[in-house]
Amino acid sequence: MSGKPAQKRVSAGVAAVDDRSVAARLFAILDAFAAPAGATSLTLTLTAIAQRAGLPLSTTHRLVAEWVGWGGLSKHENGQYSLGMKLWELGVQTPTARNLRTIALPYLEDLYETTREHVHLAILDGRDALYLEKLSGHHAVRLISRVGARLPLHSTGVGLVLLAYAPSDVVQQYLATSLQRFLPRTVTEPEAVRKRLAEIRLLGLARMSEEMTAGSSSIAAPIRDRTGQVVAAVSIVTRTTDTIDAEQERAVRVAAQGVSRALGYRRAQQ
Amino acid sequence: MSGKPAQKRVSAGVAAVDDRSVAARLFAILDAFAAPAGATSLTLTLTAIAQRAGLPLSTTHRLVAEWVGWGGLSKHENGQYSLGMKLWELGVQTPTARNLRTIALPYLEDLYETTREHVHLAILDGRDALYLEKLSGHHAVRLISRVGARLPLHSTGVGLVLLAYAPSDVVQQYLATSLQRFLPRTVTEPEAVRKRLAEIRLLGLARMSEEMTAGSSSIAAPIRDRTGQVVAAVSIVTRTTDTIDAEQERAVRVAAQGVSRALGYRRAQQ
DNA sequence: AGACATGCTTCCATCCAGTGGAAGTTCTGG
DNA sequence: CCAGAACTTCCACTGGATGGAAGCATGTCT
Repeated sequence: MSGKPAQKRVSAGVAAVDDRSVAARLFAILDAFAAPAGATSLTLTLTAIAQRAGLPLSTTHRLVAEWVGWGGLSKHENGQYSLGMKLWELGVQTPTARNLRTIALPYLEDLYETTREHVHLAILDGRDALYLEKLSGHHAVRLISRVGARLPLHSTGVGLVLLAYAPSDVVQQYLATSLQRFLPRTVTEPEAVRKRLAEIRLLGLARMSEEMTAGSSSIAAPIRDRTGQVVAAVSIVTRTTDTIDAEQERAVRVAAQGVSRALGYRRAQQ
Repeated sequence: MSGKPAQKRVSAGVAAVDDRSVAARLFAILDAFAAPAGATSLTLTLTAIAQRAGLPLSTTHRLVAEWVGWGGLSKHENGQYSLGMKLWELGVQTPTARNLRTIALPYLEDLYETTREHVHLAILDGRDALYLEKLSGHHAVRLISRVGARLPLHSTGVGLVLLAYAPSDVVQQYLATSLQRFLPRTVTEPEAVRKRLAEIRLLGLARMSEEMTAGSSSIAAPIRDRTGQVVAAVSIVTRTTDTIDAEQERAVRVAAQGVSRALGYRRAQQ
């Protein structure tokens, strides 16, 4: 998630001592496996883990053995390591992910059936849109999104929706840093983004076109919980066309409302 | 996954000392969150974690703080803890789960659309069927299965298929222990199970009826990889009827074959 | 309100578990 | 067959982890 801040404390200007607790070292080892971008999941050799985690080989060896013993990592025949099934098992039990997914999935399936397009479900996590679920058919457009991916808020449909309904200090902070331009049409100018957010709030829907991936557009809508707060966003990603497809927009709205209702939301107005 | 083997070493017959390494203690804390059965995901207080992990409160406090700092656990307003988003993020990157799921999902969706029944995808892990994916509509039968669940091999459709194609020593070991009877129709007698496994291998399909959950039946088929080995199983779970639905069986077969082909399997015979 | 109980957080002297350099072992490939 | 890289094991040293105890913060009973 970050560079390599291998915390070293230089004592008396001679040797550099590693400050990290045992726990931090164990975590650093897992972090070594965090897939960088839209990349395929990693398998690493012991040495590679040691380098990425900034740990001596022997220490790595011992700690990796602990992970393997527990099931957090698994060792393959060829001597490479990868994330283990135990992590998956615990991971899917994470309440936010599990509850939202379980409730939303039937509606996402409906949306997929009626539109035959990529369907995304994402939440706001830190400064990113975190993709909880993704459904796609056999022949859909190639996308960088995948379950577990983190994508920017200003260049994705779900991201903009999440930002539109986020607390103002989050918006403030997000727009304070310079936003990356992925394609010519990516909107990166803070004031322009703010204007868009207002439109999205007004319309209850976001339309994006050619801002992250060439040739694809998206339509996204907010999901609210019992308290009316926006907790997630659904979207479909389609091949770009010049016309606005009212039918698709309706389908996305229906899906978002369905999930919201299932979460206990009873619309106040609108 | 197990009881509570809080490894204590009694030295000189006086105090009991905890043998576990720091890593083992950290893992014990996460294991405290492993959902017991088909239960809803847990949130625990510090004290509860300490008890379940068999650790002193102050130690638990410190180690839990480490987990929270990393994101493996998260602390709620009410002071309760639950599994954190980071675990989910890493968990979904686990190669087996990720690759299989990505490839299989479109076919599972097709299967769901044609049958409108619960669709399951499971792999063999240890002595259990581990459920990787589950699709269900709005009004499907209530089931205990869920993503990440572990269910017995002898009483579920996917389980029986996985067992049918498992190495003989796995079958041997599995049948060596006494099999739990969930309902009157659950087959628990080793020789009867063996006979069933042979039938499944012959037919390339398993039919189960009222053996795990009252009122529900299932049809399951094997998924093979490039090497021809069975690596997973798909199933649909339906309300029990007296007639064999050839259409449904065909749909399950088609789905299983579709995934197998996508995994690189080119059928040798059959 | 007061008192008791329960649960969480902080502190710190003790000591043993974790550390990592180095030596030994296995694997690779020229 | 040997060099070199990658992995595994060993073990003396030491500083980080430990956990009992005391201090806080809530909740709830009379």
